[in-house]
Amino acid sequence: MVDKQSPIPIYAQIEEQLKNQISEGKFPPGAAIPSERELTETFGVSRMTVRQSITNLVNEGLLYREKGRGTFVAAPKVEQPLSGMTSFTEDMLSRGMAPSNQLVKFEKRQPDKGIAEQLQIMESDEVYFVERIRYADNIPMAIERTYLPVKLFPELREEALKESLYKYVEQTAQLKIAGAVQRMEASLAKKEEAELLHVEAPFAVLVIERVSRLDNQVPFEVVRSTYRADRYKFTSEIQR
Amino acid sequence: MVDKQSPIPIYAQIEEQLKNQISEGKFPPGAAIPSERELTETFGVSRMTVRQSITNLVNEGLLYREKGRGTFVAAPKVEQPLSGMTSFTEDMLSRGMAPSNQLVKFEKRQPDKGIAEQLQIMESDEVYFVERIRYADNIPMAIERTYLPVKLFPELREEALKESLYKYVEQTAQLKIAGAVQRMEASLAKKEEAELLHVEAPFAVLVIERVSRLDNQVPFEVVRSTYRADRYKFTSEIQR
DNA sequence: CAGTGGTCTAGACCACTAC
DNA sequence: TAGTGGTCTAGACCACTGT
Repeated sequence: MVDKQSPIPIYAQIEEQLKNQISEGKFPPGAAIPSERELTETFGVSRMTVRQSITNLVNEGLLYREKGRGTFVAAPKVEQPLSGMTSFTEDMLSRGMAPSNQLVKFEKRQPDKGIAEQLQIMESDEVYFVERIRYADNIPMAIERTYLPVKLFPELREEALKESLYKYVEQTAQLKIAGAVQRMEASLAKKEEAELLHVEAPFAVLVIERVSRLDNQVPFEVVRSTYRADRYKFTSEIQR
Repeated sequence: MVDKQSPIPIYAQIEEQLKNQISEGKFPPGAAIPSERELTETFGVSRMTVRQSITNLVNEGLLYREKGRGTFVAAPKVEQPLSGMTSFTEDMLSRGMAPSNQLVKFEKRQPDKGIAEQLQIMESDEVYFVERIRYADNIPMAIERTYLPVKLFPELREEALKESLYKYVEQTAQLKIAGAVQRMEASLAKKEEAELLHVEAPFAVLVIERVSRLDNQVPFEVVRSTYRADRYKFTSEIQR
């Protein structure tokens, strides 16, 4: 059942098999899966290993535990939004649309007080300022202004902005993105924003400000985006 | 250092002490905490127990691990939004404002197709429909329409709606809230919405639709809220 | 009562990092 | 080479659930 020589950890193999059995309908929603001690015997591993698999699946929302009763299969989720924090590029691709960019500005500058504070840097430290119009299927979707500390990305080139910035951070700069704090509000488009987005006033826009952190909790970007309300709904999964 | 007789699990006691030492500055951001084997000796417990504590703190974003190097203190977060999924009542309280309600409608009715689908019930199953104007410090903040399956809350009374609904679900109905899928968009207030919110058109509003689930992933509410854009920003923490 | 998940022990080997 | 986190074992006692 499990390959103890495999480079894939045993707990990951067990997760995989449980997932398969659930999606095959062997354990329908609401049904109990075998107890941890039973799984211990089936897979020939120790209980802590089985528990690690189950804990991961519980965290994913696929299973839930009840003390003294057992572990059960959760109901399937109605919809599956992109689980967490995504870049515009990733977001549009997952919606089946073709993302593209128009770079309006790319420069180094001194941050103002607010940006410096959010990035936890000095006002004398430089930041990249990137202004882009974001398109989906060639229709303007959002205006996006990004601030990045130059110190963190000394090698950043204009070409990297044509692809996903997060791809650059993770693959080229080899940094781990942990999460972000996001503020969202509705607003009316300003005159120049309405022009850039090809809409006529009064027009509602969704304004999102995101401060993103690496795994050591150091902020690496501030993004301020202004989305056309008619073309963009923001969907997210939240935990209690 | 730890009380093995205490009803509080040892791993929770260790978490507590590590948190304290970090906030006291004993381990500044970026510094390594003692290795797992050292902590094993300091606390006189086994390594798996220490690991459980550290894993929890890593999930909270307080620490991060690097293979072969050690475990380090993360930078403090700039701001601390309410971590996840909150009710209007909880949300306003955390912002230091006084929430209140005006109940416009409370009735049982047949759900339309969309609501029935989102709640995963039959169209013939009844739902409660609750319409409320939400106030913060006595200023209208949002219009909120909630749909709840009668089956799940056969005992629901009007009084429960004066307090937090989530409090009712968790404390009175004894159910566990796991999470929700949330869709947010900007829009212009409709005429009657503008009146209810005491604003004049054209006025931007933030529309939030939330489908909330219990720990067994069964949906228990659909909430559609319309917030005054000038008085409400939605803040959330997201994970990559 | 027997069975369940929650917690805990005292070891072990591995891959990786730093010196 | 020594130290680190990642994985794993084979047990154990507990509180809680259902009969």
